[in-house]
Amino acid sequence: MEQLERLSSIARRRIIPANHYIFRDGDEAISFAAVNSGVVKLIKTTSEGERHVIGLVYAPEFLGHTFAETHKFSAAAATDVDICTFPRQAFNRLLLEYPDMQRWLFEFTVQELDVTREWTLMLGRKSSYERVASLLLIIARRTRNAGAQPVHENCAEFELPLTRSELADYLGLTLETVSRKVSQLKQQGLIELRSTRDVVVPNVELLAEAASMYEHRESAKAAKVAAFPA
Amino acid sequence: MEQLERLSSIARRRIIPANHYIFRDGDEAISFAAVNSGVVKLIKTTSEGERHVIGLVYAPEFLGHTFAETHKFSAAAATDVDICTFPRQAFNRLLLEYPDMQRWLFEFTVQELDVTREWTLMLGRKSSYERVASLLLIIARRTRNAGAQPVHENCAEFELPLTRSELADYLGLTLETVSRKVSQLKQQGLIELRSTRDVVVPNVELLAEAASMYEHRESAKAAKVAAFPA
DNA sequence: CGGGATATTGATGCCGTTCAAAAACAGTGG
DNA sequence: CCACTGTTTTTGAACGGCATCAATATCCCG
Repeated sequence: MEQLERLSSIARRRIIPANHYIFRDGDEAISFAAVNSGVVKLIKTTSEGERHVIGLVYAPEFLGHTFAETHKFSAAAATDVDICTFPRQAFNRLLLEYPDMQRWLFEFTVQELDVTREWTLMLGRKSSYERVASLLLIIARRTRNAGAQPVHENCAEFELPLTRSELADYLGLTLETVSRKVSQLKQQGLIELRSTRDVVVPNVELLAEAASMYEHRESAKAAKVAAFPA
Repeated sequence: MEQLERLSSIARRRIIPANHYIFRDGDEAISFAAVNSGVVKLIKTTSEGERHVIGLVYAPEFLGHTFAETHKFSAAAATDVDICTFPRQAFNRLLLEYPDMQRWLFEFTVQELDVTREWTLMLGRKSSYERVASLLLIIARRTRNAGAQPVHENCAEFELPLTRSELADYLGLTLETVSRKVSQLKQQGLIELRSTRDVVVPNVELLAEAASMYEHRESAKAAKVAAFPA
């Protein structure tokens, strides 16, 4: 349809090799990009100059800081990446012309907000073991969405797009702890390692349990939030 | 102007006493609400039935899960609250009519996403002491925005809208730890307590330092994110 | 003034960090 | 193909911060 034609007319396709930046914190914003294949890591540079992984974007997902003049974080290719970028100005003009598109993008952003809130919640509360399991689970699922594997299968195999150090950073742990917990998951049979980066999950259900189970600090710990019926 | 008239024509003003719910997780969405005065706490109910504080909304900020059919979290009045709610259907119709409004709301949501990401980053990395300091600092600043105090003053006073237990929950700590850290901040002169809920910050700058300082795990610990120039 | 919720403070233990060293891996050049 | 070097990962031992359990103190409101 018309919108898609207009969209593709301003799109610029780029192939970006692994470990190269797509854009950097503070760059003039490119507005928006669609990831066709590969995995992108989002990196935030704090005021002290440290770099921290704050997110992953899998194909066929989207990427970008709509409306902002400059990017608030960096994006780098975790694997070789194939993306379409849309120049900010032209893209914003399109959005004004097609409210449907803007609305769609809006809903997408709201969803992203939900996911981020969920992640925050989990970082604040789960043990290191559960966190590592959770991240592996999420990556497993998103890899499946990206194609390749049948979704209904109860097993999965994927390549980790991050180093142990980056995993640790993403999870708010140290790389040693991540390594230990991965080993622990392996020895409990919840995962297998073909190589350090190549993970096999024989039973996704079991991993999902490990991701949130463990009494640790359950219902007993939930803050009693005083509030009456509305 | 026209838009504002239309807006206020569908608005419903409500006064909600402290500790009453405004809406609950799963309720049919009210779409959007503007907080005129008071503080609202956002509460997420996890699958296991625990309630966790995930955010605060100060006047004159906004609140809502635009476009969603049902709310993904609950909102409760932390203090007496005066809000205007906008019924979802009517509000969404207005958004379609006035793209400017939708865009404005969009930008607002994007900003919220940024704030949430920032918060996540901080929860993953800061010590309990820094976290408590950070939260007090944020509350101090937002209270000032809410009116009352002059912004340029380097001191602040405010009432905590949350119990220690809720503070702890928000920060991913226990209420005992929060209590200890508050005491510690007090004995270091960074804050004073008129009562347990009434906080005075004699020097906001100093508190800000406490909120992010402390060698703990600084630059040395930042994951080395391998990435070449774009 | 009394009683229930909220907050402070103390003692102990565990999980994750820290420091350190060895092992696995990847790339390079002979 | 293999020795050589730098990087990533694993594993070990000791320390420390935060959680946990428990007791006391303070606040709030009828």
